[in-house]
Amino acid sequence: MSVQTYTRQDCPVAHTLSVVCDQWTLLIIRDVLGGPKRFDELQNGLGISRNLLAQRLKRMVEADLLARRPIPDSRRFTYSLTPKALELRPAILALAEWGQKWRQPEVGTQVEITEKDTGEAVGLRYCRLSDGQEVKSDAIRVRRIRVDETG
Amino acid sequence: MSVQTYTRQDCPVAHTLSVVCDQWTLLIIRDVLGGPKRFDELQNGLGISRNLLAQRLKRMVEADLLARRPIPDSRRFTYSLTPKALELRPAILALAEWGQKWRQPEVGTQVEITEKDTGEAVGLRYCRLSDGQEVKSDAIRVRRIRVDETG
DNA sequence: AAACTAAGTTCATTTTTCGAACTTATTGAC
DNA sequence: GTCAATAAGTTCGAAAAATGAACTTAGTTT
Repeated sequence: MSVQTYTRQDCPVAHTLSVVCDQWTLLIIRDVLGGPKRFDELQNGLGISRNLLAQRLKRMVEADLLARRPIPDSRRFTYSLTPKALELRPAILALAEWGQKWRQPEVGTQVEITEKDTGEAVGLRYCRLSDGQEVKSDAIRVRRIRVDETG
Repeated sequence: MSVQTYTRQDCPVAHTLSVVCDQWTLLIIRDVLGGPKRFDELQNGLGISRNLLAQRLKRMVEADLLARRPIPDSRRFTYSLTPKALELRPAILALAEWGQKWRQPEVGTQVEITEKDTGEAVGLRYCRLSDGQEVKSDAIRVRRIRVDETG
């Protein structure tokens, strides 16, 4: 099944997966979250083959996930995240939290989220939107609803 | 690059992606979040080819993401989520939130998270772990740290 | 002038995925 | 009791995607 088929599924998760269509895309975003990167930096960091990386980067620029900017007075380029891609950070951190918890053994590089001002530990949790207070995961209900445009 | 190579990356995100190694895996979990499912239910709902579904289910059972249980007095089976897979729900909801926001046009099936008791709207946000209060995304800092086992 | 770098591209090989048909055992309909 | 349908896969050939290595092109450094 192709990217097109996912899109047809009418599910926001499937839609996201049709854009972020493979692992490389998420790993590229993860790397670029740390600041703009050049082609070879990404290639070395990820170990992806060059032709695939080129294809992915092109796709991601077209999908408005990455911005490709020339470095002045050179024929180099940097890739940086668009606001659209930046908003995938919660999803990536959710994957990181899970990986951290279920990796055996629990050593290696860990991702730590803190509050800038106080340095206090922060995590991704369910929050009541009205007052920003955490709601435990067993106290939430998830529903799928159909929204139609009525002109 | 294969699953093995991801694992070598020493990054919790890469680790998660090495377990949840393709889109089908996440879509299967999404479907089973709605309750236990049988083989054909999954196949019809997803549109995945049967051989791939069989392979994925086997892999997911081995990875302790799914439990395969026989339905008494029949040769049918249900697949249900293990606690390990259930904890991917935040990641899936983060993907859903993103898909909802960036899908054009913004119609179709939407995912709505509410508080069971009050019905109030809930979302995935950054929370201070000490008091469960929301922290805005531009007030957080993400760091990668190396954790070593010292015996 | 020779070697190096950066950002890709090309190409042959291997791996996956796809879709359709087939299997095997059980249940339901006539 | 036989015939068709269902459920849960398996098998197989064709198509698509990923891999790794070598090649390109233009500018830069030694």
